[in-house]
Amino acid sequence: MMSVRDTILHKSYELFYQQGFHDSGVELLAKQAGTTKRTLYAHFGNKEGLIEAVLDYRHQMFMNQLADHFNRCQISTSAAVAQCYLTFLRQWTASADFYGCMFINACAEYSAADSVPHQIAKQHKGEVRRWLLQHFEQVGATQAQQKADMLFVWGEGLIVTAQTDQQPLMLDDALLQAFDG
Amino acid sequence: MMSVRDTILHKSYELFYQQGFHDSGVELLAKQAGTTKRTLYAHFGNKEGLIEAVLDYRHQMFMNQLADHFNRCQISTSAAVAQCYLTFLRQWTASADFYGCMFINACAEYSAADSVPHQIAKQHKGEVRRWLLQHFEQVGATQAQQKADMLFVWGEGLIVTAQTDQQPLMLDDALLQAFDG
DNA sequence: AGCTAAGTATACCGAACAGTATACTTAAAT
DNA sequence: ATTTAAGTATACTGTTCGGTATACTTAGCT
Repeated sequence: MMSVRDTILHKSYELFYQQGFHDSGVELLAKQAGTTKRTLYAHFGNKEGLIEAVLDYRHQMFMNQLADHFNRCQISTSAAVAQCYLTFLRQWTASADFYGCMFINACAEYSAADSVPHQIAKQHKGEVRRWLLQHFEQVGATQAQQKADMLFVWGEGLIVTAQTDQQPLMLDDALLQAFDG
Repeated sequence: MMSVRDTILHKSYELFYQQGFHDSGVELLAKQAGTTKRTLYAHFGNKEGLIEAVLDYRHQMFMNQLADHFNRCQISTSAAVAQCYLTFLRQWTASADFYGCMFINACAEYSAADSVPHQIAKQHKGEVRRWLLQHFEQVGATQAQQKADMLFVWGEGLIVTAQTDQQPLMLDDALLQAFDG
């Protein structure tokens, strides 16, 4: 059984992800979680605190899913690292409830670089990039940093393109050549 | 001298771009343009109409800037097409008043695929992609479609990464190899 | 001069917003 | 059995929102 706090967190995540942060009112957030504003404010202080908690929650979820996916892949070459990340992104971006990357969306709504959502988004992207770097290093790739950065930027492009165009791009093979060797 | 309508359009563009759509109130939009809500509504009907007009305005601006930049480049190979587009993006994303791509941001705030802002964004991205395709074809590139799509996705990644990370990535040379031949 | 069109200034409307206050319920802990 | 903590239900506050109404000004046209 989920705690009330976790229910609020999860349902708020869903609503924020689908409707954006500004467009999701606290009243609705509480109702979707089957509780009231009173309880929501008791747990998260204010809307900003809730947003912060939701972004942290999403970050944990994302990194766990990423780790699960990598555990299911046999990875011994740098091309396999790229391949694995791309299949992960493909599955995600092709799912029915895909509305882009929540952290990119957060940066769009909170453009000030020193705002909390923007900061958390930056941290998240940093961790993903570090994750890729570590896996390239683990297979003894040459120029691991450059490969990680390239794969990361390419992935960001895929995510955003999937969000705006809603049609999957079949370019992985063309890109994967860049990761041979 | 700018017409009142164009002033509203331009100032609204600036505000929407910096603060997002939901967070920019009509009262403030009018004030920034040095006019009143009455006049704003006379020209654009409602806020949605203004947003639509601003996105069209931004699209025109962007395509003009892109055309200007390409006119200043000597382009005879597919690598030169990629090079030219990347320098264009680099200049833009490195500018002080860069807050990501307005159309990507619009999709983040209006996730419903059938919403007007989302539709306009999709159209815009389609035109950019077509623009790249045409220029690859113009230099007689092999697999022009694939090259255009790759360059486009890469560009989207650069834009988003610049928005979230605020530090320029120097990966162009590594990518440009993919456009030789 | 007199009319029209466009813009200004300001007050207003109802709804929705973030956040708070009060009173009631429940279930576990001692 | 009583206390305490956590959650529910609902009403409320003050502000801001998108959008409208009224009255006034200005400039161009004939």
